[in-house]
Amino acid sequence: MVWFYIDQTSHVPVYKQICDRIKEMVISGKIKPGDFVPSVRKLAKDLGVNVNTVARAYRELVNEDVLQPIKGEGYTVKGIDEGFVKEKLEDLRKILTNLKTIGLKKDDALKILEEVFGDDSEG
Amino acid sequence: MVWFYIDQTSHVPVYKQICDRIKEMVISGKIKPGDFVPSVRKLAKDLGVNVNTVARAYRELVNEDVLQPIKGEGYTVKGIDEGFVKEKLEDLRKILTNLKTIGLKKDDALKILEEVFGDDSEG
Amino acid sequence: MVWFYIDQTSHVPVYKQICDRIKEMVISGKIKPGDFVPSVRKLAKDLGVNVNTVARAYRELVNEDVLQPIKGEGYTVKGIDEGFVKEKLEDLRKILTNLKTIGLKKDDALKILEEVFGDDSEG
Amino acid sequence: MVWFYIDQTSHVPVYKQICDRIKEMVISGKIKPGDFVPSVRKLAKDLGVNVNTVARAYRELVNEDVLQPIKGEGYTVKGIDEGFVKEKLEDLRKILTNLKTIGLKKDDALKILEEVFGDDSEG
DNA sequence: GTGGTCTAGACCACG
DNA sequence: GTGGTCTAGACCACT
Repeated sequence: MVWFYIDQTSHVPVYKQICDRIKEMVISGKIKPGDFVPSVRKLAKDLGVNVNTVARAYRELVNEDVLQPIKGEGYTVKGIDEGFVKEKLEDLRKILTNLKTIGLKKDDALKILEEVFGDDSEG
Repeated sequence: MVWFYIDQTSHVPVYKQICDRIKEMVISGKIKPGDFVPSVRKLAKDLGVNVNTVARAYRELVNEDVLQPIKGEGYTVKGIDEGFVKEKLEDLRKILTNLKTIGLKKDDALKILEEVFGDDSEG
Repeated sequence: MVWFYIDQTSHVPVYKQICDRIKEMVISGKIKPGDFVPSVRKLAKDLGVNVNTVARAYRELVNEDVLQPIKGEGYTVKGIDEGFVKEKLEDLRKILTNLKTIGLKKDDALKILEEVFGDDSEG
Repeated sequence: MVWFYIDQTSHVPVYKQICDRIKEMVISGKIKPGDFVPSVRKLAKDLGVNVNTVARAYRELVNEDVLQPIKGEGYTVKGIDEGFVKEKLEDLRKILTNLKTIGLKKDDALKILEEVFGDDSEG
């Protein structure tokens, strides 16, 4: 099973992309506290990146209390990073502001929003 | 006059930030074809970055036909990068999709959109 | 192994000479798609130029789809620059026209051509 | 009357292009010893380059004994630079060798030579 | 003054 | 080890 993909051309470091994807899966509930994340070697192989890169991502996630290392077994999910969603919302605000300054109309943004979220009246 | 600011903490390279800001100003009409952009040395001083960094940014903009170098005089605006807005719209779509997967509701996104664009009924 | 030499007295910038030599090797088949070119640091050392100069040359070759960067591994050959040979033929035409205007006779040019190409009847 | 054109995009400095064109005209006999070359200001205007650039070219030509400055009148042709044709022939040899290494066939080179020189059997 | 190139040396991300 | 970016400072060509 491949969990997600990495954009090798992005300016965002690969280890950070991995951190973000893992955090997203925790927040969205795809993986829950106590669950094991894939082993460093397996994820590295699945993503086609170096083992050290995954190891570094996991290390950072341990530092942020998202993962918990279990000696000899692997890493389990510990909790979620509370600041993550806020960061992402800030990113959204930034890019919208940016698009406004380059002349994007509100309707154009709304159109894309509808495309992504569909007509969920529950939204 | 300071044209814009650089985020030194960003993962986006400084030279690329400069490219993006210049393109934005061209697209938004703040600078028009034929106008001179600030000299490499002046912009470097204003932004607090190295001359070479600005030079590299301008060089890339020349490659993309956004700027036109005039020896001994400076750089003038040549045209706009047609792909730029499309790229930005793709970025918006990506982050919205991303936010959706981590559980953001449509209304939350709409709220931010309203905050940024206000109630422009013309939008 | 030294791949080629740089003419430090030439008006052609060093980075451009490097681009040209690499393109020549690709077109002549000395290096083939998939092959690794020497690392930035190694080539810089071999040629006696600065690392940044080689890096710039390789960057331009990436822009022209001649090289492909692989992070942490090096650069591989991607393809050839179709316009390169045409440019070179134009250069030939220019210098011949030039020599004609300063009074060079056809036979003189033919003589040099023979010296370079020998009597390859296959030519 | 415009004497010749300057390639602003070339890596060859403008002042050197001017020197070369003047030398060509002397060698080809278009201007003869004793003739006046255009004034610095006029040539600068005709070529669309800076006065200083033409002044520098003329200065170099005086150094090489091609031009003779006449106080208050201008510059006259003094003689020709004997090494010039040899240089140009070397350039031809270089580019031919280069084209051979990248796989150009003798016939391709011959074809261009014919195009430039025509069928001058006198050549 | 302008841009264009180059050097020496540094730090980061990645394998 | 690899490439990617950046700095500080230099020299050249040109207006």
